[in-house]
Amino acid sequence: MDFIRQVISRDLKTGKYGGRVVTRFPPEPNGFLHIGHAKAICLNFGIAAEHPGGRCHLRLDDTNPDTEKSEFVEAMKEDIRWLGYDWGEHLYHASDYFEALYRYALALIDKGLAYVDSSTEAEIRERRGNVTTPGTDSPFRDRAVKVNRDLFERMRAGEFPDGSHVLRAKIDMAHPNMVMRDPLLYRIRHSHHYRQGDDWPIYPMYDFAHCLSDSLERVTHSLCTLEFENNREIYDWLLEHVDAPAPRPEQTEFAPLVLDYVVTSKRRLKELVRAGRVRGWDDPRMPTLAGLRRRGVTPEAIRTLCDMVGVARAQSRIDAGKFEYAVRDDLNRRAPRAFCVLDPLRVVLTTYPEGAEETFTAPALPGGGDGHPVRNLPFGRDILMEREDFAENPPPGFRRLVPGGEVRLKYAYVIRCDEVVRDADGRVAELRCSVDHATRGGVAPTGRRVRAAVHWVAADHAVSAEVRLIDRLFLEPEPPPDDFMRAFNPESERVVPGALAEPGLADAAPGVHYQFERLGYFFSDPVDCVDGRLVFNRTVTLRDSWAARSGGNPSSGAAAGASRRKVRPRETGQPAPGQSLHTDTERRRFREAVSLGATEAAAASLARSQPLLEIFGAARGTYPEGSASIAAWLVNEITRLTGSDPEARLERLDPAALADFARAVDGGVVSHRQGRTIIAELLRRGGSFEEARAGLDLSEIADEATLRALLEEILAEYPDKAAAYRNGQKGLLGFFVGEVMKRSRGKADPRKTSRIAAGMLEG
RNA sequence: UGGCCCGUCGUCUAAUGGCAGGACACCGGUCUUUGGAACCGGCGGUGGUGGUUCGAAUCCACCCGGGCCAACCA
Repeated sequence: MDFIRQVISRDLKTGKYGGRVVTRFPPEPNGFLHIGHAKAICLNFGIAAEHPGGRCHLRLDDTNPDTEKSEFVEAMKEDIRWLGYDWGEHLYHASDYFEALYRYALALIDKGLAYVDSSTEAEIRERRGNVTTPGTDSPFRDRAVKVNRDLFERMRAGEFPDGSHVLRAKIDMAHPNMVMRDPLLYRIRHSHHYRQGDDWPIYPMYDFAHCLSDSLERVTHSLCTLEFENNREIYDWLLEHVDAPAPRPEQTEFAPLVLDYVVTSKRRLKELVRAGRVRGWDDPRMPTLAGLRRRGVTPEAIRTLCDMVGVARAQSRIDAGKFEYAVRDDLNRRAPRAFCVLDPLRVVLTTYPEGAEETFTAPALPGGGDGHPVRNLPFGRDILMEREDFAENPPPGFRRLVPGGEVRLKYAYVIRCDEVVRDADGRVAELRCSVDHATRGGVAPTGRRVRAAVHWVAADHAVSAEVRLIDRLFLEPEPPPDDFMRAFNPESERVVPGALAEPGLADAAPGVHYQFERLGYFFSDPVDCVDGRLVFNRTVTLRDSWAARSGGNPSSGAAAGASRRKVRPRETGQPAPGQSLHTDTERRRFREAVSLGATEAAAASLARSQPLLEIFGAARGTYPEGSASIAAWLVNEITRLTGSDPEARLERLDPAALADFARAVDGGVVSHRQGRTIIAELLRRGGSFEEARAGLDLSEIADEATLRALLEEILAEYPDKAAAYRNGQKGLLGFFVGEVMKRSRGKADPRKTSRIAAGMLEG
């Protein structure tokens, strides 16, 4: 289960949202949905579907009137439905909330938490500072509430021109998170909105509109990609300060889907369309859902890919092979097979009677026996085969037709190449072959071994088709961001105008999948395959270990890969603990801590933290011999607890209690394991060591016979593991100790258990 | 140079202090009327150094590497 689903099941268990699971997919309708969006769609709609009563809203995030269009909205709906998801009645638009949003803004102004800034755009930018230097306050920052309210109402009334004022949150111009430096909430824009018309001269910004839209829709889990991490702080700030109803939605970020050899930024996709490198948003080469659909990629394949990719926070790139696998895996099951010759070479069967004809049948899908659909393959004296399947000077390992050699015309006959006929230019024009009549139906008599079977069509019955060989759009796995066009693959589409296919394809409907045997999966183009014209897009090639070996096919997964290598950090000398301290103060504290008895490793950590250092000093005052131990507990366990347990507070820890605690642990009065329980309690509730110790269940199983019995039981249950341990897999000791810990609910003495277990296993 | 986030086989991802596992890719084999598919097997990993612990991928510290943030875009 991925980390987001874990968060959701935890919330379900604690009842945080009363058992509700509401997600949302919030695209901005200013372009087409692409493969990267598919991950977010599968995640959000997938999660909703997994929970009874779960919902996923489709919300068009239409707060920028200058770029958004209803055509995009319609395309998005179509793409989401095509992917297999349904928002039911939960179709929303951020623009429907404009009135509510406006009221929230007014409320913020009234609380003195928002102001109208009348600076110019350049001034605002200037005063924002940059990542290393703090910003400066706007001269308009301290306008009276009354003035702000008046100005903002007049902004809404349309009294001011574009750019003359903005509404900003009043937070902190020196905030280390740039997003929090008085973010803009509203701007003036006298633009026509595709849904709201000319009702609004002001438009909310993303940060303002997004969290409030989530809240208004009572969304529980607001999932977005990693680049919005910095925005989570303003998301929470706004919901808190407008007193949004609790429980409030919570934003969680995950890594976006990034595919090798693909670009997905809207800017770049738009540029490809604009520059005419592709024929449109739905060009089969495009990574848009519309493009993938037209190319023949199925929704199932995309969903499989998303499953394979998973959901995590680590930045990742998906290699093209994984995408191709998902596509082939689905198409292999469903695509009927057909013969289609891309580059025909004429073959005259000299021993086949002139004018004779017969028809062979072949399975439409592999593995079919009786009762499975078949196709008819007419056969005659003139045959066309793939030029590539013949080689006069075969490279080593070539298994197909060579002069004097044999090949099987799949489902028909084995033929032998007797003569190579050339044209005036010396190019192979025709092969003259003899037919082995004993191999009728393609079945070789026992003992005959014909290595290769090739596809073919009968010259008199072939139908002509246009085949578009789609390849990857870019030549580099990661097109350079500054100049991505440089990596454009000029051969991303190769058109074969005169391919010849088996006659069964003559009336192929648009939008149907085929496997052209030995070539790949193809899809009759849903747009161009009309009026008796046959047009096929190559969805993906077949895996081809021969092409991979001979380096022939750039788009096969086998030939790809091996390009990107992670840069391993250079080995450098490691600084000694005290060496990494940067200020004189820290160095002084380090020396002090060391002189007081802390180890160097612990002292380096103490030196960086004033509060830790203080407690260390105070605690060791009453127990000087325990300095090293006190320092170690502070640096390791206590730092861990204060960082992970929100109830654990360093201030609650009484130095005297810490000293008593350390003395008890060092003296063996309490074990290390018990110590961890006690120290957690001291951080949570404070008090003395004895109080904490008395109030906790610290019972321990240290009785040898009990532990031994427990181990007997486990050893009997896992004889294979015990044997593996004796065979040298010493890491298994941890497994046995772990089992004892589990079964004793953490009460067993691990040190003793470990010793006994080792003894029993060796014995 | 500030803040935040992230480092596990070539790639993606599990292991929530207790057996480093799966998928894709790759290599080999079986089978085969697709150099396909299926099946079987193999290769291969915790960025580094210290520390805490009976036990560390997991906790602590530092180092190294990567990403995001300075639109009146989202």
